[in-house]
Amino acid sequence: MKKVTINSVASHAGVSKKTVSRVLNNEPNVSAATREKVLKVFKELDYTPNPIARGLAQNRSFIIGCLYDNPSKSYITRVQTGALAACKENNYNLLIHPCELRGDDLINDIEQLLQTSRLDGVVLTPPFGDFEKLANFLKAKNIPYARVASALLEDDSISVRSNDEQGAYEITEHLISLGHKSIAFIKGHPDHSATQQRFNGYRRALASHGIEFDERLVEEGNFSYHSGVDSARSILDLSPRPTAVFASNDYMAAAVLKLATQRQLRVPDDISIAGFDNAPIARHIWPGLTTIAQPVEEMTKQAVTQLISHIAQPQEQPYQVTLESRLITRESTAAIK
Amino acid sequence: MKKVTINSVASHAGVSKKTVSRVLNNEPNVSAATREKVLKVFKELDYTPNPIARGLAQNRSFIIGCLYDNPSKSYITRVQTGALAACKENNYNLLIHPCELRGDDLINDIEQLLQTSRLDGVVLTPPFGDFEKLANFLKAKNIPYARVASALLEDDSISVRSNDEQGAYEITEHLISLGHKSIAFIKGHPDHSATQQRFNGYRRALASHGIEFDERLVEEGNFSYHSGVDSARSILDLSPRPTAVFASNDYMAAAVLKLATQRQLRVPDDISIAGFDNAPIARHIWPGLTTIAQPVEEMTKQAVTQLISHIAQPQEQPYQVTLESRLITRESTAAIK
DNA sequence: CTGAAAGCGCTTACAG
DNA sequence: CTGAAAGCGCTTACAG
Repeated sequence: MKKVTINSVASHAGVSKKTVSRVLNNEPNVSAATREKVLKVFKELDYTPNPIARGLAQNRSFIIGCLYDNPSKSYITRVQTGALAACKENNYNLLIHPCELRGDDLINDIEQLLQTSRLDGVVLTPPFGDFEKLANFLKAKNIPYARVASALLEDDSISVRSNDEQGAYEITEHLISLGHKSIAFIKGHPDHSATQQRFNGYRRALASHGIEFDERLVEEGNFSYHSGVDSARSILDLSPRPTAVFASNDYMAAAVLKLATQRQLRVPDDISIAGFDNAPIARHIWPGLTTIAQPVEEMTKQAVTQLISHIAQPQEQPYQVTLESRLITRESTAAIK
Repeated sequence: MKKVTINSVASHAGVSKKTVSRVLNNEPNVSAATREKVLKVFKELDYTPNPIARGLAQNRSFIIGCLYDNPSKSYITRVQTGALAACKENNYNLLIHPCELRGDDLINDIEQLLQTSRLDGVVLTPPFGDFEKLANFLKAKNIPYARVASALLEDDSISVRSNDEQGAYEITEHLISLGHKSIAFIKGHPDHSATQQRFNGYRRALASHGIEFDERLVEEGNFSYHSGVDSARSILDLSPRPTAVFASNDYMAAAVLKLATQRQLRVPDDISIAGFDNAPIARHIWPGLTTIAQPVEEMTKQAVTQLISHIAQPQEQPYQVTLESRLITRESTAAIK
């Protein structure tokens, strides 16, 4: 089977390949008759343009790369969903690339990535948005990028985030309003800026309600279910036992719930549990988890949409967006007895 | 900043670009001295070859596309993990493309995909591996593909699967061995070949243990958590209530567990629940789900590895693989009282 | 061991 | 409205 190229089409239609190219790209300055003729040959020959040739001539690939290093699978899924939605609207495709923030290999790894596949832009999902070394590398390579859910920055890069500090404040306040004063806290992964922000929100809520901060109630997690199990063990072993636990994400909260249930504690009667993110698991378990709904898909979609339009028009000024999160109360939290 | 290309390197090093190309590709027939010199210029100029130009000349993109249409997010995650592992080993990248099996748009959608990004091959994850129309389309377009977890086929395509029928047989037999005779079954999505196979395994186990098949115990699900809730409602409303439920995947089993718990039923004392897949949720809830561990990552990895080697050497004969699954018993199933 | 020429399949810039 | 020429940055096939 002979490959059909722009040249075959041109000779079959009896026009120049530039004219074929015009039809292909819906450019003006082609007579209706010529356009018809070329379109007909497209069908006859079952012609589709070669994206690589196009890419070489235009120096574009129409591919966005998505970088992640995240222990929460559902978070990754949500990020992908948002990125894919933006790509689809703009006829872009999404290439996914998990990699490790820690270790000296990251920059080499990304260099290798850019060497195998030309990417028109890159979306940096947590924790990469906070890793300046990577941003600088991309800047040097002249690869546009957008940050999702990173800390607020003073620079002029594309960034879409939500207010983690405020969300954590609200959910802590929710627990306080239910009468809880002894509220344990499980931190997230130290490389993620959200970790510090959620912790800050927790502390601010305690402070503004006159509850003294107690370091013994704070456990170091890393957003994984497994780390939640370890933290839960320490917390449930405390004496006196806290009356509520606020975990920095839903996976860790689910781990607390499982361990508490295994230990015959009734949730929320004996202990209230709250999470963060509104991951699917928050509503797949019983009791459902009170949590903060973060618009992860929407954040990523907006970031990638802006990234793509920036690729097309680099002169436009990038802007940063902060989206709202909101409290969702389910059955895992209740008034203290 | 001037772009640095193979030509800049060639002139700086005082050699032809063909020689630069030889060094780039580790080809023989370059004197050590010349090689050194060129390598040095690579560093000086911070040169990296343009993957698109390379792709055009070689007619390759080093990108594999992953097609999916699956209600189970964790299944998608596992598929991606396996595909990424294979890609990484072979310096390939992975492009993800969710799309809808139903509807007339699928072929157009894929055509559009191939038109924007050249793909060296495509991995078809459930339910696409069973959709002949798509396979034929790809064959016509000359795009190599590999099937994951599809039905056993007589053709000579690349396919890696596991034995769903046998897995379902074993887990049903496990329930029977615990004394259960009234075992409800929740089917998966009708477009997935696994759905029929798991149902067959369930029926074969009943038959071989002399338990009469009862249609009223069978519910139609679609692998989503939500469909599991609906099916659970019907099943738990039955009178007499079955003593065990076998759901075709863990999401639906988790839904049964949640509803049962909400209704104050004790699992497994009042009712045993079994799932399929060994998804993360199976161990994130209490009681943990008895299930069949399917090597989804490994299946996909093997499929993509074979796909990539087939791309490099199309003359080699593809082969089909069936991997073992295994029963994992947790706390959600117990002997009947 | 090395290189000049042609080609991959498009688009850009220019001319008419 | 249309086209001839040059170019994108590599590799392939050939010659020496």
